[in-house]
Amino acid sequence: MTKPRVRFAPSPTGALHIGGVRTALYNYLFARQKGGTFILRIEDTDQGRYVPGAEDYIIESLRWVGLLPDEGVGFGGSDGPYRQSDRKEIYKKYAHELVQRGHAYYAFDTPVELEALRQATENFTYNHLTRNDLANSLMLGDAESQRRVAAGDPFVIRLKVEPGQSIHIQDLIRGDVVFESSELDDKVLLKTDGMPTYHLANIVDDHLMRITHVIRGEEWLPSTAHHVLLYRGFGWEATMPKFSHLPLIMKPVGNGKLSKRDGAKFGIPVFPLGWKGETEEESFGGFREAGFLPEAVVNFLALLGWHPGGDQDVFSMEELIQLFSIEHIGKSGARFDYEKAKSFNQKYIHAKDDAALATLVRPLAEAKGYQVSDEFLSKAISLMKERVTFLTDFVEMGYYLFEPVRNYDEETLQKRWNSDVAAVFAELTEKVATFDLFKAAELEDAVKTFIQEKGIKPGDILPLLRIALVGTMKGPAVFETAEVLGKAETLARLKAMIDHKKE
RNA sequence: GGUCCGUUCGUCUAGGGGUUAGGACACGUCCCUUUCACGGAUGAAACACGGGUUCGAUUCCCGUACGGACUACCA
Repeated sequence: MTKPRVRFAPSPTGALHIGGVRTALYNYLFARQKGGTFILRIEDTDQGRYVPGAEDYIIESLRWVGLLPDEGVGFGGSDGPYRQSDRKEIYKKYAHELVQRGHAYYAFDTPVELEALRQATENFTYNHLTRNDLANSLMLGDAESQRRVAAGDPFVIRLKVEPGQSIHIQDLIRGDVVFESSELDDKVLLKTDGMPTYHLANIVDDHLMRITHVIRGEEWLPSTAHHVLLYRGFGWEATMPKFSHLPLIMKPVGNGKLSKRDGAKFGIPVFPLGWKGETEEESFGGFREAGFLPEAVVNFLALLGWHPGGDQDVFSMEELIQLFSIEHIGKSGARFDYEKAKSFNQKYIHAKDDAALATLVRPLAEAKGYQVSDEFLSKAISLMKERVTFLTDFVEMGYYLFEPVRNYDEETLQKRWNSDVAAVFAELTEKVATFDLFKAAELEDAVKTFIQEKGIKPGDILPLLRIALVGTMKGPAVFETAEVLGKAETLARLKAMIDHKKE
């Protein structure tokens, strides 16, 4: 078997949906495993929906999750251009060629006329039943059609679907899928503006770029019959790619597939990266901004609709490449489970070493104005690591490692603080001031000895120590926190606590 | 409405003609810890339904129900 060539072909109509990232991932895994080629093609044939910046967004997203194309927009390659708007003339040529071959025709019906027909006729379809009554070259004849085309009349080119044939698609995921050509409409291939529709551009490009496998979302399954007809019409059936239609990613709750709006609706990221729209409403954060590690996102996405079998569920990119197989892709829609995504993130953060995490957390800390040494950051990370879910938690949940306690857990204070305790606390603070070796273990020994000498229970004083240091009853071990904070800061916080209670 | 696709714990899924139907997330309980988490243990939790085929079906076939996608000069 020759090396496979696959493509990821998003449309730059805005931020790349997380489902798109999964499609890219599966294509990438397949290509990598087989030593094939992964191509990025930009399908920007709809001028009306083109969004500036979307293309860069797509590329940056792929970079972030580590799915670098071998060829494509921004990555070079010898089968370019890889942006469909730069290939307009190619499609035009092939569209006309298909007319010559008798598999397509000119149609002069205006969108307004067609809309009127749809209003007037229930389930109106432009097909073998209706095309003979409409303004196209099949009815008008070649001479008149040529005259109108030459005269500059607006026209589209439509696929001429011959009725009466069964079109079989051997989908690698779904098996044999059959469509009756009589049920198919005469799809527009070339629009009035001279741009191709998806159907034409896709087939022409996949053929010209020698694509061997088309791995795309299930929403394309219904139009695949048209695509097969196009391959046949052009005489390219022998090299037609194999199709695999992926199950869709569904909303976290409710019905239907995950949509861009669900992000705002459920307060969860549905895009890899943040997006700056024209307005606040059109702007949103992505998985990256939420504090996800790209490898966690990849792992989560890989398992949304695919599993190699067995009980393993944490996979590195290398393992995914090794284990991936189209046969193991599921057939039914996979619900987007954000809790699961979070749990993967947590696992990956735990598994990552402190130094690597520090590199990622440093920008977050600096954005908050925290100036810290590598050594300190590393210690802070090691302290917090096991209780964070997101990278951002290090500087948000664990803010107290970088700045003074903002507020105290007054409820607990109310219960535990009294004049007796206050005296002990003050004494303890003085004792702490005498420690030179500020290490967690020694500190703990000393404090516990002190507690014993005083004849009080650890529970009387430890919680207060904790609140003094971090403000809350949640968080890392007290003595380790003290060590990371250092002697000066620890003392300052103990005194601040005393001052706080004096008020 | 039409066409096509699908259906194993709440969710992601493993499995496959004879299994105590497995794992993960989430949830409950317990242990660890005088915090929170992590970790460990444990519990509850599924083969949509109805017919076939078969000695036997969750697994194969057919229907039904339900879900989904598509049905644009959008991709």
